[in-house]
Amino acid sequence: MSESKYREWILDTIDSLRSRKARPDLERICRMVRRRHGSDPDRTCAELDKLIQEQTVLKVNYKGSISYRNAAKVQRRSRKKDDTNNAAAAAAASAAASSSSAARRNVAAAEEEDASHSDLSNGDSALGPADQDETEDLEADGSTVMDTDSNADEEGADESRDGQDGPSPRHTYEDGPLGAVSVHAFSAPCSPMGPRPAPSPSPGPGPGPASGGPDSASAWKSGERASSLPPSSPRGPAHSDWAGNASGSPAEHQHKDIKVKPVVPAVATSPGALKNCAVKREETGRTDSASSDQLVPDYGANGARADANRKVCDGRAQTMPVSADNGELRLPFVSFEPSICVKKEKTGQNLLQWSVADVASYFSAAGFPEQSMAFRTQEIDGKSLLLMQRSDVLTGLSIRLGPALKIYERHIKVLQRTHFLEDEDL
DNA sequence: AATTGCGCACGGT
DNA sequence: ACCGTGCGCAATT
Repeated sequence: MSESKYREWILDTIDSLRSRKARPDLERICRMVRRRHGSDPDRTCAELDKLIQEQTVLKVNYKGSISYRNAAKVQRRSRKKDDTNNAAAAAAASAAASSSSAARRNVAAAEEEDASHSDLSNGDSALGPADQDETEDLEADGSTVMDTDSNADEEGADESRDGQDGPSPRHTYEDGPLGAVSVHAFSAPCSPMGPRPAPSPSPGPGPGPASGGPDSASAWKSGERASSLPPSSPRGPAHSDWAGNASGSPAEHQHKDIKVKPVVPAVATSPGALKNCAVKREETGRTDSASSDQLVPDYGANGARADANRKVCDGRAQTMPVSADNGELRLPFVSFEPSICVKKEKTGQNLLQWSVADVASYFSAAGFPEQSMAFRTQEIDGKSLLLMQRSDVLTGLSIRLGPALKIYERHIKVLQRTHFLEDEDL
């Protein structure tokens, strides 16, 4: 409970700062939350961290400093006509579908309390986050990507993603655009809450902000355990790819840099058991296309599990995030990850152990941050997930039909099937 | 002193 | 041209 309260406070604060035209950075957020609600900055920080992991809040590096965005208000930046069409089409489709099929109410219900914002409606408001790229190495793992589009909801993006199913998963990042970048830039920027009166988060905060340097980015968050975590995953080389990329062009570092790194948390699998399969990320090219903010990686509290997510699974796993492939639309977050796999191997067993937060994080990481809130609201944990039927997903969560169908067909069904198959084996 | 309001420059679409 | 962002500074509390 308190969590939702914090979510509201934080989101509200971010919105408030934005409307005031002040950068929603850690310091201001913590200060405002404390002022308005008396919350301890450290706690706010920790909660913010969680929100970032579940992608309710996006952490981006904009103009050289860290900013936070209300994910629900951000959407893909590119929406030009092209996009519009897609969106419209998607919307229409969903509408049609809903009406025809049984779930018409979904549409209406689509937004929840917060959702109201705008997602679709104002549509353009945000461009915030977008792509990824990165710099930091260590923690890179978390990213899977896509969130953006997903959260966008329209899923126009999805469409493109669908393509992936087929034969052309590879995305090219045509991004190329800018050159993007500067990368390391941010390491500096993030200053934890230093300024604020929060002297000691608690025990030994050792993490110090910039301790290592490498992960300084993550360091921002002080206190809590998380920050100190090493990047858990060992994929050193991997990100070096992008890093290389980025670093390669130091060109202009004036200040605007661009790139975003999706922070997707590791949520994909549940806490304990999964291990990563082979981690392979292909070369990543990051896509930085456009906008200027970049997501900054970080995982806080749960960071530990970060590694789990991307793995290429042996079998088929399902992929989802892909990005826009061939060029059609470039979404903000294009992922380089070809796919996320739902981990299959141990999923089954773990599923029973997933908490409500695990479920929400999973869907958030799978590209449905907004919808993940519905799972949280309905308190769906792993066991409940196994019991969910198609109709429950389509009509019981009050989420739009389009995402609901994808969530059910590509994730829930797969998870359930995997779980039960394994059960049989046993 | 801390907040809030907002003009304006920037950079992406 | 339009839009989101956020710096920098004035006004307000």
